[in-house]
Amino acid sequence: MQYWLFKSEPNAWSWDQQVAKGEAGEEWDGIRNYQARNFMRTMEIGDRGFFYHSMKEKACVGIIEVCALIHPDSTTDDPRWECVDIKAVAPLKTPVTLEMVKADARLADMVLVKNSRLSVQPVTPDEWALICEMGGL
DNA sequence: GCCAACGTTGGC
DNA sequence: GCCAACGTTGGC
Repeated sequence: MQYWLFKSEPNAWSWDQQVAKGEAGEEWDGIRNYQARNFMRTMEIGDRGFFYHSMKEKACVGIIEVCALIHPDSTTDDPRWECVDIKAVAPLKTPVTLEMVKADARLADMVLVKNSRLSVQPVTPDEWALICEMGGL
């Protein structure tokens, strides 16, 4: 069981849209980055991740679960690009902002801080527990 | 809206 | 195989 962070610009795909998909979940499509794709290849059913809103909001807003293994990205014919499906599990009671993450020395090594451009990234169990706590879960 | 950081592309 | 040019992302 691994933990992840999925980043999305709310204008393109928001937490509310993800929640609206319910149990069926939705493809995490549109990833055009090898590093991000390679992480998705290692994901397993039941892995959990934070749903992060980039740009204006810059905060983790909810928790998702991987509900389909890596498969071709239906939004392109290019066989290089694949994706998993994720479904919303629960919102964070309090969104955990990038500011809060940066303010906590224990989270200074998060990929979110070190490589802000990576749209799918791993989260350590310690980071996971801390952010859940900060988020009121 | 700007710009730094990063990844990808393509010419050599 | 290197590296310059370019495009994109995302924080500020």
